[in-house]
Amino acid sequence: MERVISIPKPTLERLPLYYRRLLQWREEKVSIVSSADIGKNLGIDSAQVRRDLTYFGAVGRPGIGYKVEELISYLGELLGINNVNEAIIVGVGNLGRAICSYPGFAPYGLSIVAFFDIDPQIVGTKIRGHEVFHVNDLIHIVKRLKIQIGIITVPAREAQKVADQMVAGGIRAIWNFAPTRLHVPEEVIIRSEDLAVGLATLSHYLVREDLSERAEGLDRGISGS
Amino acid sequence: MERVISIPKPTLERLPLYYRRLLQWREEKVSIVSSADIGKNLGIDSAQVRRDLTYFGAVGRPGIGYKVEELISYLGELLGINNVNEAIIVGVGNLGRAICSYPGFAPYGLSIVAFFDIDPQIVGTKIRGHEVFHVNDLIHIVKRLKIQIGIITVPAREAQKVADQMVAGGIRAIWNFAPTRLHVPEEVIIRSEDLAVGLATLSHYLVREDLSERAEGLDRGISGS
DNA sequence: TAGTATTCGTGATAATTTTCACAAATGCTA
DNA sequence: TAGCATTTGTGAAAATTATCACGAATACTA
Ligand SMILES: NC(=O)c1ccc[n+]([C@@H]2O[C@H](COP(=O)([O-])OP(=O)(O)OC[C@H]3O[C@@H](n4cnc5c(N)ncnc54)[C@H](O)[C@@H]3O)[C@@H](O)[C@H]2O)c1
Ligand SMILES: NC(=O)c1ccc[n+]([C@@H]2O[C@H](COP(=O)([O-])OP(=O)(O)OC[C@H]3O[C@@H](n4cnc5c(N)ncnc54)[C@H](O)[C@@H]3O)[C@@H](O)[C@H]2O)c1
Repeated sequence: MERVISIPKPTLERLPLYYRRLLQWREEKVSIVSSADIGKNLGIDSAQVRRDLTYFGAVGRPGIGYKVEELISYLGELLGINNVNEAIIVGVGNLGRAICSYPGFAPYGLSIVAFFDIDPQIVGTKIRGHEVFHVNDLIHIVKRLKIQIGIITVPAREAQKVADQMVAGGIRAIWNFAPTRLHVPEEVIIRSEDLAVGLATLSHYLVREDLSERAEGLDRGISGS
Repeated sequence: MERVISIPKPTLERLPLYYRRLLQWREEKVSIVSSADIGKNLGIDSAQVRRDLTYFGAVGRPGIGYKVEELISYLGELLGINNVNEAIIVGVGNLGRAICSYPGFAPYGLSIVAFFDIDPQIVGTKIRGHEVFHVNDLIHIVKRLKIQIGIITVPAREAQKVADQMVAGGIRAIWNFAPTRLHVPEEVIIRSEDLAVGLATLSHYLVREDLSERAEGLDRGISGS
């Protein structure tokens, strides 16, 4: 249980932020950045940045910094986003449609290749040129296409049922937006996004007039300045 | 800088989860729960739950547990969601509309009372019976209504501009969905939701066939089982 | 070439968060 | 009332994460 050096969870949450900023720098033809540059840009301590980057192959040069291109490549590899990750989405409602139409996930390797719903009004319509299938066909299609990632954007009470179907189809990772805890076999990975958490913490900090103490976290956190 | 006992950040992220589950229990007429009940339901260690609950007034009774009603009340107070928090949203595109139409934030006190966009095709249309205003009117309206919370769902390159306007209007807390770092005065609270982080961590765990080691975090985390 | 200014990598330390484990409180039963 | 089963609250220990601080590596300049 202590065999391989794994990446600390907080680090793992920062890496995608580095990745995004690095893509920008590449656009801007910046080829070298220092840990201080990265840190200043993202509000993260530079020592933290260096530490984070040592958890995988990244090597910088003293006095110089890190090669943008190299970091992008390493990060892409580590995050599994150099190659395209095909996914399906279940629940083409308000949130589901927003996610489907969002181009911002493409740089992270996401490609949604099939869409499912249960509403007869929605099944059969087209999203980005693709037909929306009935959720009853989910298992079959997922198996045939060997999809590994499933996105759940159905109401909470339906989420477990959908997760079960995904698992039955062989899906290995679930990105869940329904505010409920899902039970899946141990080998299936779940990431739940719970936006209400963000809202509640925001409102908490607001209610404490007590401004003297506010957290500083950046990525997920609350911050002034 | 160490004056008041403040709530640890990880705890603060768990409290909304407790809150949601407690609302459910109340629905189901459950009046008492133990830390073990809460923990089992949310995949959190029961000692952790107890510890979390001690950070604010919550008091349980040995041998019995905690009163659901009481916890809800305490949590609602602490999270600032007992009273309604009025907010505005800027950017009524795909994500903005999804958020506006979502009823799931109401239990967390959110009430979106004004909608803004810049697109002439969108300005003047109605959302839930309310007219969408032009973003130029933002400062004025925010001041008049004394709004404290602003939600940003515009493209990243526009986000800073919008944030500046919010600040100028007197907004004290910003819930930001644009994938960019915002710079605001120190007294303004920012919470950024970055969905790409979730996607990237999911894909990272997927790429490590190395299943032997996966994290266990629940709320924001990755978990099997 | 020597001197200067950067910036990395990292051991050591500090701070934070989680988990353990147990005394004390409570209710139930006989 | 005594004994038993629960469950809380919390010190103390463990684990994790962040920060400090400095030697070594590198480029640049004169
Ligand atoms: N909209 C938001 O801003 C928001 C924010 C946070 C969380 N969420 C969560 O995301 C999920 C979706 O939210 P939404 O606003 O898009 O809801 P929605 O009602 O607009 O969409 C849900 C869609 O799922 C479909 N559906 C229902 N049961 C299904 C099933 N068994 N199989 C397949 N499809 C099914 C419905 O037909 C509908 O199209 C919910 O769990 C919600 O709590 C939404
Ligand atoms: N859609 C998603 O699933 C998703 C996921 C994660 C993050 N985001 C982020 O959320 C934001 C919105 O995404 P979206 O998909 O809704 O985009 P969108 O293009 O559908 O909507 C953006 C809206 O903002 C409006 N707008 C642009 N500039 C404005 C300004 N200066 N003032 C007021 N309104 C303005 C546009 O007219 C449009 O209606 C983006 O920053 C995006 O990166 C979206």
